[in-house]
Amino acid sequence: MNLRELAQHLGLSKTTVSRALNGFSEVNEETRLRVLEAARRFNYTPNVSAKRLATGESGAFGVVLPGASAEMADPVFGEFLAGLADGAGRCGRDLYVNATFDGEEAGYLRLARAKAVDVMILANLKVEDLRIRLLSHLGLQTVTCGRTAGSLVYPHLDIDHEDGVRRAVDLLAGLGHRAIALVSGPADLSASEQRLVGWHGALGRHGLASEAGLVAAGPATEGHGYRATRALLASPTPPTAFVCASMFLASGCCRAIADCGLRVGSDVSVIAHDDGLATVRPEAFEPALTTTFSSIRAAGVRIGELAAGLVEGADPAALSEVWAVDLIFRDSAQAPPRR
Amino acid sequence: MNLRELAQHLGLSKTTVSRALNGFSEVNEETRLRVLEAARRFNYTPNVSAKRLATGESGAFGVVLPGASAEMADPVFGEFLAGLADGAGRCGRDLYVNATFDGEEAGYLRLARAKAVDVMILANLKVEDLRIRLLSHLGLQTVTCGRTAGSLVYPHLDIDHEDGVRRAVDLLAGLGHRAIALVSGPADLSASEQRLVGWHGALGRHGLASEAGLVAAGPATEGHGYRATRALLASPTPPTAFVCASMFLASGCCRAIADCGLRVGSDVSVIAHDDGLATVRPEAFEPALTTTFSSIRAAGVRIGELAAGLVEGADPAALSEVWAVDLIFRDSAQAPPRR
DNA sequence: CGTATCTTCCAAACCGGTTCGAATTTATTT
DNA sequence: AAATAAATTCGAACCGGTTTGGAAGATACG
Repeated sequence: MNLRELAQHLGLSKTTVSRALNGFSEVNEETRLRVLEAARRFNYTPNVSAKRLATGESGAFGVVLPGASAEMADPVFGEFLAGLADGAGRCGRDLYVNATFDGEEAGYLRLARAKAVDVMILANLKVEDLRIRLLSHLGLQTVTCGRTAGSLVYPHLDIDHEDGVRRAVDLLAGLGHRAIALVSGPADLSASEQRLVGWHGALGRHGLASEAGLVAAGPATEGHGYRATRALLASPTPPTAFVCASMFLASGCCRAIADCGLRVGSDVSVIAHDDGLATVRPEAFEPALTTTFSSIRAAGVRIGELAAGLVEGADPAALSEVWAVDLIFRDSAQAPPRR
Repeated sequence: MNLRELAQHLGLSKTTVSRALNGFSEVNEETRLRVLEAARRFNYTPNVSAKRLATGESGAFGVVLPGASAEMADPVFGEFLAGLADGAGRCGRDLYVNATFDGEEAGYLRLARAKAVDVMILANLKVEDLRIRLLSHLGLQTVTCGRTAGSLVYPHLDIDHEDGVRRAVDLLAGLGHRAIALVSGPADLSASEQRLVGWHGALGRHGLASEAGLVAAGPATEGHGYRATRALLASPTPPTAFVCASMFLASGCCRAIADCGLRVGSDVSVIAHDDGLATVRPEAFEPALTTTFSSIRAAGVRIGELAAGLVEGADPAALSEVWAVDLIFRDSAQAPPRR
């Protein structure tokens, strides 16, 4: 059932039917009801391809996965995507996911030139993220999850990583810890840089050392968390507390602590950032993990809404948000043992 | 730059240019080269919306995420999706992801009626999966990740869960274990049912008991793995070996074993199914986990290719695959302690 | 009653591709 | 040399919507 057939059934023109369905004012209310009723009865849904061609809008938001890299292997990214799809769905849009095997850049070029999406979504921002420049050069509107320090303005949503780490360090320092390590994600990520800034600042304010030796950046995996923690604990003056950038890092961190014959909480404190994944809950740790919390899924939902706003002509400059994180106190953060 | 402009530049008709680009035989080779060269020079990429409208093909595969449920919260599903996007990309297709908040069924209806996708992809098949019927009723081609026991034929790719569990049990029984528990995912999943069948069969062949009390189905999370294992270990005759359906379940399982003052491997054996997620590696466990392995990402890639084949007219009946799993022996499976 | 203003509807053009049927040119056969 | 076949190319229709520019009829106003 297409528009022409529907119009014929009703004895109306395509124009009138189209307008009735899209809520234009110049159509008789009685006619409109008749049209809506018929559309429902015949299960009429406009062909998206035709609609897109006519309007120039694609009705979808784009996500490009770098083919080689295992970005989606990252469960946090997967969860973000779920939220994004959800948020987009609520605004009547869909997600257009492209995985390019000939380079991420090629993916953006293709989607832009083919006019396949209205807005591009970028996540996992790098400290120096070339993609932003590329997209603005291609004239493609963009919303990012995360933000860079540069002067470029673009719609984004980020969480306050810096403040999260700062508050975690404040808590640990208040408990009496003097050597607080940072087990972080990839160093080239903007979020990692922000954490580092928060860590440096907070330690400085407490008059504590913040040597580079206390920071271990690497992939956000259990394995890296384990190896980094083992290495840090093996130093002559091992840290008594660890701040981890993700639950997976924290998982490895706790395993390393146990392997060294120490107990999380009473011997070594751990605070992790929790993105709210269902598979790895802080309460499931023994002892339960103290966390900084912010739902990555909710962030995805919101970004979908922001992107929809952008399409509908909202002011891009007024479309950014930075979310505060919650510090949730549990048993893995305690005063360091006296000696 | 669109087709008409490109044709004008070349002094050719739209028809010829279109045909040259799409590899039709009835265009002079010299002309074709001229066209291809010009297309490259002007960065011409066909407008996808127009192409879709004209061909009736959408060039995309559909995935519907149940809005309320947290399916993508499942990292395994995320990884599958990454592979799927990859495989689709290699065949020149994209993924169209729809998250419906008014029910999963509505999502399928919408995508089908709007002709938004060429093939629908279904994952996490249920024992009785109504979606297959719905989609075949809607006339939408479908490829599934997983298969049901019923008589319906549809293109699918599945891994041999039954054989995986069977081989795991064989190994454990061979080592001398007499009480082998199964820590499984949601009971309504077809994969869980297959595992159960494999477990029952293998135990029976070894003359061992397979009471319902030795099976714990539930969400595939660390938490369920932990609770289930604790409960099983607390029984009067605790199992000496656990077969886990996922790495997350195994993670909780190992934690529970440690919490009971036992050691994985020497006291209690554990075998898990590994989908190949980068964040949770079996080597990272202490001791390293014995696993049945099959890359869910590779499965996603292949399903993308199968779906492309379906669009190109391959015989649906000949488009199914069941992959064998690898049994990878590591230290978590050992002979039970003598007593 | 003639004219201006609304309201309501429509025919036709357009979005940017694909494809059918026919026309033109070139090669082959008789 | 005429007839036939093959190789190229093109004009026009089509996919299914949206949108522009009127047109017809109803209502209001002077």
